[in-house]
Amino acid sequence: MLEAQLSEAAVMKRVIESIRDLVQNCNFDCSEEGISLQAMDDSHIALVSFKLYTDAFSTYRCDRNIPLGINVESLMKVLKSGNNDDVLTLRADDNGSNLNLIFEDASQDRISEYNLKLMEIEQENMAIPDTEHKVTISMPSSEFQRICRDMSVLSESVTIEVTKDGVRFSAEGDIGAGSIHLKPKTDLSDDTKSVKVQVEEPVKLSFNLKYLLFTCKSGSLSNVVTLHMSPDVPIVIKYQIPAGYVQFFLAPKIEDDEE
Amino acid sequence: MLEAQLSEAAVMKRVIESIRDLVQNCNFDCSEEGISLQAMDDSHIALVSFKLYTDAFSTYRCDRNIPLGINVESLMKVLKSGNNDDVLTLRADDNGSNLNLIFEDASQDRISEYNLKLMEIEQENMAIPDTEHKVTISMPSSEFQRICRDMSVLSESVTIEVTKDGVRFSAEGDIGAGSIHLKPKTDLSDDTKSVKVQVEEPVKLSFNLKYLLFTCKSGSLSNVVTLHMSPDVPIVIKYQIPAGYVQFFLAPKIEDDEE
DNA sequence: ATAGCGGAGC
DNA sequence: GCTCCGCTAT
Repeated sequence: MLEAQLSEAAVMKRVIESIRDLVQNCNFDCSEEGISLQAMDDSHIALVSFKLYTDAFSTYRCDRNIPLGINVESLMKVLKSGNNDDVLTLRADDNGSNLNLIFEDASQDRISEYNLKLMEIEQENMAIPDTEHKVTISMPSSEFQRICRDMSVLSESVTIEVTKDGVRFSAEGDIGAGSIHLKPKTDLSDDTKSVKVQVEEPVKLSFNLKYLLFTCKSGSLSNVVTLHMSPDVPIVIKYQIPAGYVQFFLAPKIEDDEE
Repeated sequence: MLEAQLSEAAVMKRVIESIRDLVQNCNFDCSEEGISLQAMDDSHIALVSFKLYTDAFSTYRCDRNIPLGINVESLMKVLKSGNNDDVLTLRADDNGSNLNLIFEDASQDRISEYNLKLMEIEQENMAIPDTEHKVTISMPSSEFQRICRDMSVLSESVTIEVTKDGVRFSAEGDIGAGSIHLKPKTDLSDDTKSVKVQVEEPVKLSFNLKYLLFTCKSGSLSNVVTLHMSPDVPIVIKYQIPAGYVQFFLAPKIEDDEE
């Protein structure tokens, strides 16, 4: 039996918006710790994961682990019919064949209830490598999105090069080449606007911009994005939210050099 | 001879937008009372009707009854070329072979004149049953539209169930089921946001959502929509405008129960 | 800025 | 007839 209440339906809406481009069907793993998801996208380029700890909910109860096999598009459709500031209650019984979603507006004059059919989904077992990374960057998520968008005008991939001097994003294509260099900076009035760069060892990797842009949709979840990188391993792109996070692992392109 | 002037072309534009999905060719009946229309859609599921009383016009003159046989799509094309706040003058002589439309902007620096060819249309005689209905609901038209849209994600039809407790919209389909319960409420600061439910006897009927959504386009005409329902007869969906209205009659689906 | 609606192309 | 793209409205 799962019963979890979010005081703002918007949270779930944004989490699902964040993953819908990458995941079609996936188990939402409910446990006494909270609700989490891990999934590879179809092309196995990206791994998506999120976690909502119990504190993310205004009430939370889950007696035993239940995997909810969800079609993300269907869930999104249902979530769209709730208002952002509705209270959202999720309910599922132990057999996990249905997910019940109840939206209540503040005045309770309108109650919408949906029942989403669930499916059996083979649990892919994914070990997320808990690597120490060579570089860690944090920056405004809007700025990261803007950079990816700008680079995508030029090419399908972007090279991210991190040194103590900062981060360089560069792309090259038919119409020309571009690069954006970001220096570390601290914004004293609003730390979410800071650009922080920790470098143990310089790293230079290239990524597919389409996927990078998918991950940028999570910007609605947090003003800050954190990037972790090490040579030859997937980048970790993480958006922290109150009592939870959404993160992506995106494999680098093989050739490090320009192609 | 008809000569009728609307101080805002937007009124006619919205009325025609309201009916265009359902009516292709139809007589606009001009009389000394005003201009009205009644038409069944091709599939005979819906009946559309509007009335613009003489007071809806800044000037109005119509010596004798003239049916103007109009192709709604063509009229819409012409109306689109006028600005919303233009003054619109409609003219037709007694033989009713042409409709003259003149758009003048406030400054009169731009005058557009169109001449629409009319057609002979067999007058279908439709008696609109002037039933007393068992339930009457009024609610914000935007909310009604929103509910219909949300339900249309789930199914092609929606069941509307009215009791003293309020109105329940429900739909069921492949991805799951949903229901929205609306309690009567009075918004003291803005009565157009109120939900009013008068129930003489509970009513439960199902309707095709595609048609329901067509009728929702009239929301641009009025912030409030009124629904009248009785068992086994068409629902009446009515949008009141100053000195007129647009309304729809939509036959219920035969089976009342879930299928 | 986002979502719905309408029009155009395949 | 269906899908995609662009425009308009909220």
